[in-house]
Amino acid sequence: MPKLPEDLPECMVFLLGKAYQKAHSNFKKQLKKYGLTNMQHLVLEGLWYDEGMTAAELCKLLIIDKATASGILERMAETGWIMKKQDPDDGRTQKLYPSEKANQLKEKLIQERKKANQNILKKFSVEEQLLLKRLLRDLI
Amino acid sequence: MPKLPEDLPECMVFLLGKAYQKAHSNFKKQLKKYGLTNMQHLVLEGLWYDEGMTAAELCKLLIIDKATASGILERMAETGWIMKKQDPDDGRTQKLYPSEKANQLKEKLIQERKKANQNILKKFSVEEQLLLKRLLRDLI
DNA sequence: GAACATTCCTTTGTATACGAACTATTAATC
DNA sequence: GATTAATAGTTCGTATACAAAGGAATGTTC
Repeated sequence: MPKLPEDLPECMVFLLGKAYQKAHSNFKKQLKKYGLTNMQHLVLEGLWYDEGMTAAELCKLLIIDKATASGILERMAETGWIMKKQDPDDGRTQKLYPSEKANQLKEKLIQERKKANQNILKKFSVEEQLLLKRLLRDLI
Repeated sequence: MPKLPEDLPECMVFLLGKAYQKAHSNFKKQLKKYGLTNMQHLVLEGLWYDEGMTAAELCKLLIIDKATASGILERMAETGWIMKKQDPDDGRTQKLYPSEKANQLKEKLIQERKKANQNILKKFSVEEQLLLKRLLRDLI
């Protein structure tokens, strides 16, 4: 970390932002070979957890804005990572499914996420790892 | 925090991203009345720390991409928060200065940042606060 | 069952983010 | 001192983010 104003590291928004920025950047590099972005990877993990979710449900689960999701889901449908299917019971809703292409890479992609996790956490003791996760969770 | 796949909270990128997202969102609301974005506020804090920095130095200090900074600094110059002055010694470089308008709000804006900090940290004990800051710092 | 409210999703506009390519300028090297 | 390398910023393309407004479908209420 570069030299910072003594006060700035006391800025939690900054600390959280930069910690996220670095983690995001590393995971992004890992995912590049699949042609997936971080958010797109997260969407797949969401759909593997509960196939057939609507966009609204996915937004709630992953805490993303519906307007943001709209674009992400459109790109993922275009590039063949997910499928949108009209819900016969509700004309407003589309149910979301991971594609075959996505399912075939499922194990690999989940492994990538676990690897990213380890890379981030390996510098900490097990106690610190648990603590960090708990503290972050309490912030959400 | 909504119910999540058991595994997802084990995803540090997600945890960091959402913790940042929430902190960012709250600070954004605080800053709205000033017509400043979070990044623009951070730039001002940087310039108050070291007036006359170049964009490259600011990027290093705040860990932002030069392409990102280019747009931010342009908007801040347009809206009168900073001034860009040609460096007589180096034709490539522009030195950056906070404007009068910015300086007049300096104390208030720093107070807003401290308030945001407290809002984020108040749920933790002092020991937890210090620990969280240390752990985040180690991630950067 | 018509008027109103709510929900789902999209669209628009603005602001980050960042890789990549580009220009202009300065530095380094021989 | 001309060639090459490195640096400072900008521009372009793509991908989040999110507020606000809009359109379509469903629910509610009387």
